[in-house]
Amino acid sequence: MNTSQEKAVQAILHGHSCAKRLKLRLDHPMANDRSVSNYDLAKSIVHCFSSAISIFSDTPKSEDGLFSHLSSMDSSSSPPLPQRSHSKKRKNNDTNSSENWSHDSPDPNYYDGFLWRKYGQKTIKKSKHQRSYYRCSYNIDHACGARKHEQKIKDNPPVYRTTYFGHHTCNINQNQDAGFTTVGDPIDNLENSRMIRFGQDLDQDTSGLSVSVKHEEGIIREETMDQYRGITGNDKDCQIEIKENHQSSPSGSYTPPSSSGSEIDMFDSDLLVEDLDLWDRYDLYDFGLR
DNA sequence: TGAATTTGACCTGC
DNA sequence: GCAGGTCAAATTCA
Repeated sequence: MNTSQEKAVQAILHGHSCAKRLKLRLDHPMANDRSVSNYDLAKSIVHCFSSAISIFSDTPKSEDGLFSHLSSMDSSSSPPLPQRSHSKKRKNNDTNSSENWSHDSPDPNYYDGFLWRKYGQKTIKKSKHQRSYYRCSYNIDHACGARKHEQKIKDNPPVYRTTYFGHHTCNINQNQDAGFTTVGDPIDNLENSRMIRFGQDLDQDTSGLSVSVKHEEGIIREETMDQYRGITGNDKDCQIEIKENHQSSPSGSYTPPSSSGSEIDMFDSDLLVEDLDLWDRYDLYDFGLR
């Protein structure tokens, strides 16, 4: 890897790989591959694209940061994030600590699934944009020490960097208004699988997807069949095509990108997502990652 | 009227 | 002493 653009391309390709894997998960909800949760895959997709945005915005992240959480994603032995003290004291190199996690988004109102209360705003000397300080809204009620900083780092296109500190101990389901529920801490998710629950009255689903999602997925698959029929006029070919796509990665097994191999090798050409409209539909799930 | 945000002051690390 | 992080009173909003 020599140039930042190549890094960006790698990030995009890896994001695409994760998106494909997520799609396979949705096509095969009963597959045995549960080494990585669907939420982690969705988060990886967002993170990869955020990394690419950062690079293209001339605000490169460290090479370690680009895929660091992806490499840890498959490891269930990662230690939990230590909780930050509530002291007013600034910790040495706090903002660069590996305990922190940052996310770049073109949307300043990026919804991460938690409720935050703004407690401060500062002009940062080396930046022309002010930095906003937030803490978890349940900071007092549940002694939750999670905090985040948000700062505009690029004007055109606008890019906002949100840096998270500490982790949530409130365990409050705050996503109900968004139509789904997350359990736990997004940051913890980098190391641990996470449950995603759509709707308020649904029981937990050990596959990580609820019945309603499966139902939607069925609709989408059916629509895909219809679209394919519209193009080929052949229902049988449609089924064969979809079946072949599934067989190309029968176990849904996932191979993280290696530094030595070509990223392009990771992709099965027949698995490329050609129907962008279909993926726009998947965006309806949102996952609370925007 | 209570909750959320703003903003100047204060505190601490470097 | 400076810069960044937090506090808390004042202000705004629903």
